[in-house]
Amino acid sequence: MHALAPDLGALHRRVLDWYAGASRPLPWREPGTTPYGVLLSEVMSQQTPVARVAPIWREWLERWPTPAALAAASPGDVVRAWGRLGYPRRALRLHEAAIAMVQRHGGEVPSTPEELRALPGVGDYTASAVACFAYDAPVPVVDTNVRRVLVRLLDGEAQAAPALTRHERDLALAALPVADADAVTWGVAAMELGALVCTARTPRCEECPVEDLCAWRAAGSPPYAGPVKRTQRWEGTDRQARGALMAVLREAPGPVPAERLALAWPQEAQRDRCLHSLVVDGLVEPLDGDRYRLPA
DNA sequence: CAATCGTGGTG
DNA sequence: TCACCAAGATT
Repeated sequence: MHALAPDLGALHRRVLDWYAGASRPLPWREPGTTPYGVLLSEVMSQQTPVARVAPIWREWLERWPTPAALAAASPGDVVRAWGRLGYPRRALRLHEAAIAMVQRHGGEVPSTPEELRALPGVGDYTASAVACFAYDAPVPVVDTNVRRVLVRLLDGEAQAAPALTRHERDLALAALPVADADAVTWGVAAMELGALVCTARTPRCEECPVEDLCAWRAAGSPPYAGPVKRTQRWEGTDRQARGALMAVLREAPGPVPAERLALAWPQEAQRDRCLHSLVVDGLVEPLDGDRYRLPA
């Protein structure tokens, strides 16, 4: 697994102590946050920086304070409230998850990783994060930050693999503190260390509470040697086109004529293809008279 | 497994 | 400036 057997106890203690003093005051970390609030924050934070999430998270909780309230909203209102967080299918899935929670869980957010994992838009990471953060389950929480931290600290690698590997999963399980109370905080603490100190580019090793225990530092901070992940291009892609179309539909109070969408994305073939895929996704509703709107 | 799916900030 | 990146999930 790893060549050295570091003093995990010391590592845990120092990272947990560091977290106690250095963690950001994110709104969903405030006492009194419901499991539903935690779930919202996790889904919104999938691939979106937390700084942009915070204001939308507050608005959503105020407007739809419970799964039942969210379930009763129209998908279009939900997508519009999602605003510019990106990947709007997440908003739709959150809405579907709310309906599922009403139907299957009495309007409550389920507490086990298995039940959570069965909700739309909830994968392995989000399921364990909600179980851990909202219900104090001592389970490994493995996001991109944690993977990077563990791989540097224990493997001496500069970066994690392009996608979660079996090895990294094993590493996370092996690195979980034995005491439940520590294990529950370990997830956020390791995530926070990755977000603030052990960052992807230009890590702040001078500020790291476990620099002297880090295998990557001990090896002289060697550069990443593994496979490089493809950088996705953006200009002219369907994603850009869909984004442009969705922006128009979000900002319009009602149905939008096709000519208006043509202004937002002039290339006809691509526009039609993207409009179709948005309809298939349930993000757009076609109407009579060649008009479109967010789903009612 | 690899491609797809938004958006905006930043080194 | 612009490639890279940010609490992933789904197919």
